[in-house]
Amino acid sequence: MTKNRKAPVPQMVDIARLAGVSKSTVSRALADSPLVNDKTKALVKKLAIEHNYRLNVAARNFRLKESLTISVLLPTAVGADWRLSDPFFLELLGAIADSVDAHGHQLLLSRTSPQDGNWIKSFVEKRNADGLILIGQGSQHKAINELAKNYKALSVWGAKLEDTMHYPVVGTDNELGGKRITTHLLSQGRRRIAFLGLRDSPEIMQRFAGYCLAHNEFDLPWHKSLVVEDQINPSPLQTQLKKLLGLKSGCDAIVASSDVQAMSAIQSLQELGLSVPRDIAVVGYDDITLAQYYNPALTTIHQDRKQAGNFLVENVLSAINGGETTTRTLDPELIVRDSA
Amino acid sequence: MTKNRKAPVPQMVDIARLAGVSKSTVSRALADSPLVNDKTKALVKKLAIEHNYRLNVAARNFRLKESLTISVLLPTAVGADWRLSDPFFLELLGAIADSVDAHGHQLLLSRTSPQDGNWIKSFVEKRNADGLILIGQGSQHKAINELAKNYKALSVWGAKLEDTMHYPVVGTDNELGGKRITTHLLSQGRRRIAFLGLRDSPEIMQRFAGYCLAHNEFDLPWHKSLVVEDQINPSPLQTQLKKLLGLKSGCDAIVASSDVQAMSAIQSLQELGLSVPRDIAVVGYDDITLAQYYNPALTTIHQDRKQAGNFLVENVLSAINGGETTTRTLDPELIVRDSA
DNA sequence: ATGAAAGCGCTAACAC
DNA sequence: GTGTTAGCGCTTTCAT
Repeated sequence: MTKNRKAPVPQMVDIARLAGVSKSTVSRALADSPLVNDKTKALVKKLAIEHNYRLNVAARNFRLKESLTISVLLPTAVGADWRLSDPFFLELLGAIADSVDAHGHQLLLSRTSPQDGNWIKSFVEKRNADGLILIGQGSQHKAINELAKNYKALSVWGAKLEDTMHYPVVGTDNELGGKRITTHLLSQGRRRIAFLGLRDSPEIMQRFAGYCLAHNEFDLPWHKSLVVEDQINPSPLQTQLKKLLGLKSGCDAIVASSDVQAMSAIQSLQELGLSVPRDIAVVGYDDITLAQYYNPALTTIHQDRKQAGNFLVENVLSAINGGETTTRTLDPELIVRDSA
Repeated sequence: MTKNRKAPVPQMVDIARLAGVSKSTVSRALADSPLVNDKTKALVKKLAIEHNYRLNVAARNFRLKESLTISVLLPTAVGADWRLSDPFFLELLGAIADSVDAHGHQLLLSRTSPQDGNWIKSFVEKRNADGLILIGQGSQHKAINELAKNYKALSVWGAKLEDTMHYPVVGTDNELGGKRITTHLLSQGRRRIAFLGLRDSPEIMQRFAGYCLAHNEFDLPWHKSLVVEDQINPSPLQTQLKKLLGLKSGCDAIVASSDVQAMSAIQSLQELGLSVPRDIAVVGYDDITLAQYYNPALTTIHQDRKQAGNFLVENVLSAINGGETTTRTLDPELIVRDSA
């Protein structure tokens, strides 16, 4: 590209000269300050457009010490390199992106290992965003909570914990979700219900609590042998499932901790020659878009991402402005389809 | 951290004072400039860490007129509000994020309507990123090409076009992909193969060309009545499929333009009482992670997102530095599973 | 090898 | 209402 000896990109001072006013007036006019005479304002704006003037955002941000940018930290899938953690997180990301955009901000995307509490902190300290949204607490509640004491512009998708929380959380009522879906299975006569995915995430723990609660309400015991700690990785899953099915009293239903896990389980079961839901019912969690297209269509718990995205963004933005912040618990809607 | 009534966050000048040197030396030391004495460098670094100094990135970016940030524009799904277009794009986004990160840059995420050529331009002019990655050309090749004449830091996922291209593209060989998958169906004896999704995207057009090519090689005609322009929206799909099946010679296979579309089609077919692949074979495109978990597991074309992500990022970064840029055509690997 | 000084382009007191 | 002026925190000549 050839270099012009003139200003390739006009600055405020250029517009000021053209309009016969000062830089400040241009700045004010462009920011729609009520201080400026309407006539001058109109003139300045016209000139700015005519000369294709663009505000130097970097300069503005530097001067104002704000970036109009929100960081979103997405957990990496266990083990693998992204591998698309899970469509649910990405659908949630989409909702967040829309909301951030609607509020006139930008979205900086980063990934992080779910373990890495320190990384979050060092990330914050770079302060190249005005606020931070964490998608999932993972096992990092303590670290996050500690950070939150000094850093307020924080908003987290995840579970509300008993512990004193220094940060606001948005999430569905996991206990209720776990209970609803288990109740659904129990009331269909399922009695040997396996619970998949007791990882160290608080969300799953709460769903498990709901699973127990449902059993209690039916005056039925739950069985430790039916509780399986699992990774998304399919080969161990297949093994685990075989173990479940090999139990003396067998297993007639499975509560998975995500739709992806449910799909993976269903496929394994079918490979083992079992029919879902006839031989064994399987329920998911999340209600990702693909859940309805699955075969059999997945019975699952819907997590409202649009609402979640809005709440998450409202929380950071409010915190950035020194305002209040609200922990929100969304309704875990049971979606009954064909898999259970 | 020492309690200071002064600046809560230390600046270069503070470190300079502590080290008994000047701002410039601190700046140089922290940037590992060979100009500074190793001893001073070590001292400065030590002090910086001790006092928890963080470079003010905004100031640096402003001064250097660079942001170390890459923008990624993701197309919004047709009609709906994101609805997470398609897991494939998000898996690709993940790969890009990893690569951007590996190169020490940040990733600014935005969405855009596939139609909106002007928006891309105005986005660029805000210049709050050093470069731009477009995920998909949509119908905007002309607009992009025009933009690319003046704006070099551009990298696009999509299709290589016959037209003179002013921007580098990374994508799989769509024609070959379309041909491979059609050939696979033909060599299995399928003769009435429908093609779904003739939207205005060049990628799909090229796959369609491959579809025709395959028929030619088998000395078979393809039928206009079997070419269906479709949206992802399920209800029209169902209608379209009925129409296909109602054709006097019927239809025994479907080439979908994405895995999501394939899944949606399979479900509709099953609702209509048809068995896949027995009655009708269905192939997808993309090989999203969920494709293998689907029932039946999807036969599809694999698009290597990791490679794609790397190439895309290498291209922008190179362009930013005034270097060369390479259009890359990836191999569309046929993955044979159970759906065809 | 180090320091002094000049801005990068903008906004916001503070004058008038 | 509008202009003047003083920086924001950093990098980088240019001098020493």
